[in-house]
Amino acid sequence: MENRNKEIASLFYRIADALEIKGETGFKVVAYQRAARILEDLTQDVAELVASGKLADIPGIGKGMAEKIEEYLKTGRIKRYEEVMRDVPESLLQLLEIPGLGGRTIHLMNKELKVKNLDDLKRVIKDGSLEKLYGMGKKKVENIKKGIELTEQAHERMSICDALIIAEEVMDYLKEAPGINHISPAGSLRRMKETVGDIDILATGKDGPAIIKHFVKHPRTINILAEGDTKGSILIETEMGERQVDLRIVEEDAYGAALQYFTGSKAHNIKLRGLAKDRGLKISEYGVFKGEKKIAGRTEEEVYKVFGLPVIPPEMREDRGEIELALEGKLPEIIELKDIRGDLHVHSNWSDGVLTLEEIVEHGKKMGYSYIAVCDHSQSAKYAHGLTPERLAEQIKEIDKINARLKGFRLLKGTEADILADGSIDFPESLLRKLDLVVASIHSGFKKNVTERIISAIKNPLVQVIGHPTGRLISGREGYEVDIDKVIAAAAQYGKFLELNAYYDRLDLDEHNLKKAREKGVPIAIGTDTHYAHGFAMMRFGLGIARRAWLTRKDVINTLTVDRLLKIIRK
DNA sequence: GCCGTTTTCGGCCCGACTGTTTTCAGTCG
Repeated sequence: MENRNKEIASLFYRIADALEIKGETGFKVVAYQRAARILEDLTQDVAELVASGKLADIPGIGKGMAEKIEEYLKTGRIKRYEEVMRDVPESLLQLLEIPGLGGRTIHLMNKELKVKNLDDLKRVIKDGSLEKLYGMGKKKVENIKKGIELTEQAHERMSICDALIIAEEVMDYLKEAPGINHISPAGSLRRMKETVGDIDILATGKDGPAIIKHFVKHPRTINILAEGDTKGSILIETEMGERQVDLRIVEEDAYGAALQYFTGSKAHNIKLRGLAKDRGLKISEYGVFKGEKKIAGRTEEEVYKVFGLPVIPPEMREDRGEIELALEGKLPEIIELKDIRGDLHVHSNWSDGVLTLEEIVEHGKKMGYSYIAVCDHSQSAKYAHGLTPERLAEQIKEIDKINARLKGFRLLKGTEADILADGSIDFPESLLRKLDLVVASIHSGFKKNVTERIISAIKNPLVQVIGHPTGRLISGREGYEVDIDKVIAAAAQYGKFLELNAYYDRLDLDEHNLKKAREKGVPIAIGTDTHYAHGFAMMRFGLGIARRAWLTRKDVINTLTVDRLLKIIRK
């Protein structure tokens, strides 16, 4: 059902693009984009909102949008969409993806030169006719040419994991820059989005040009894209491919305003600036101004305080209602890394991990945890050296022995057991009963009755957690054919937990589904699914996504003490 | 197209940069 929300959203995005090319006022374009984003963020089926008459209550959805949504639900089409698409062929919309090329220019060259697609565009560049158009010139055409090249070798968005590794390495390097003071990541990286386009870093220091000079000399720079007094941009070589890193230097007394501004999101900033306008103020990356007078800017705290707001966590800054709630003093206190007392999904060298049980204990202590659930694969997962029932029984004994020696830390006896083709669990019940935590996951048959199989696992009284419930991989696997809304509803009904798998390529449930789960009161178990020593640190990606979904301590079971946790599980 | 205890019409976020201009338009983040 969620699909219909997405279908309408994508139609609205396309109407926005088409209107941009038709030369409509920017405000209409923005209105469609805003409505599209609202539909994407909606956790309810839009049809329910129509049925309850609440659709037009949503800020940003007015009469016009509501009518179009209802029209689509009724007829499967939107007349306005078909209307605009008659004038703007699909191939023209794609030209908007070329950086440096916007709606006005596309409109102009479509009208004057009959450009309808990328090939046409290349032709009019070559034959010089584009250059002769009013307002165009040699340099503009050159810029568009570069834009086309950039699109053709387009860099994919990188994982949050890659982005953080690169950002930290570059920030470490920047600490040696002359006179540098504050350094922070900004942009979608700071907001902990699951993927990141460019890496944005913000810093303060007396001598901007010298810092930029140092920056562009990064040992792995392969191309300097910009080198100004306050802004530098480089392409660096990494194990993960070429990546772009942008650095901006600002004055100390504008650091907070700049950090706020460059962290975004754009929608969040627009809302905040609307607030400023209402109060006769002006907010920019340089500060908050009352007339000519600067009244805030040194810290983010200062900036938000002007509006009577607490500092809104970067992960919440998406204009999903956070500003309105903060204004009422009702901003939820979202979960923090220090709230996490344990990792609920770790593999050892008994199956396909590399760490011994003792090593897992050591790493857990280093992370400051008081427990870790060892969840090795089950017998059907042959590719992963899944444990036979005998081996699992042995592992249980081993863990008991280790725990007997430990104080203040505990290994939980767990499994990540396969959900088999018939929905049953891959170990005999007598064995499952001896475990502290049973995580049940789909590892085969991604298209075979997945929803039914997961729900029968949920109904199984010996199962507590469903592992990576959608099976998606960010780097390129769609996930199972599963009706996740039904899974969430079943988990709510049977009092089971759903996993937030913190492995950077999974992050499953994702922020959208986590939000749904939260609204239905389904508790979340965060596990890194790590097989290696360095993987324990991925907990912070899980936390980032959890925070983006506004989860609080109460929503996440690994904030509990081990006694509370086991008590709840046994219930 | 959306929105309103200063408005149902006339606003709608801000500034940098670039290139084309002779006072500004387009694009971007």
